[in-house]
Amino acid sequence: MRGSFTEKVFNIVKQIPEGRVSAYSDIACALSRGSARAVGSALRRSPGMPEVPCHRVVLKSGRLGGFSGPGGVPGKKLLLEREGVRVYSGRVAEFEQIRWKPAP
DNA sequence: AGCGTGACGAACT
DNA sequence: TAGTTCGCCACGC
Repeated sequence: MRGSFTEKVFNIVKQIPEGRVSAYSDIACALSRGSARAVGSALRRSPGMPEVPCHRVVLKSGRLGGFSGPGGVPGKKLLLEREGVRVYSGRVAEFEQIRWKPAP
């Protein structure tokens, strides 16, 4: 069993709809606890797809950030594009519009 | 029980 | 504009 913080992060990430993305800081904020960095640490240890669609979590700036899963960051980009999320120059196109925020 | 390590973010040089 | 520094905080050793 992982720490409860990590479990909560997974729980939220699972709720991100296909074709939408969220930011590390958004998740940390929704939990009223931790930090974007802590969320990153949690996702790094996540089981990955299809259990947890961790590729839908990006930097607040709209840039991809990191990815430890198969294919590394390029793999993350492919997964997003496959869902209809356009990625341009390492950035999510129209990020603010497809940005999904977790329920408080 | 303490220390080092990041899939962050913002400020600073 | 690019590279560095600092604050952040859960987790593994």
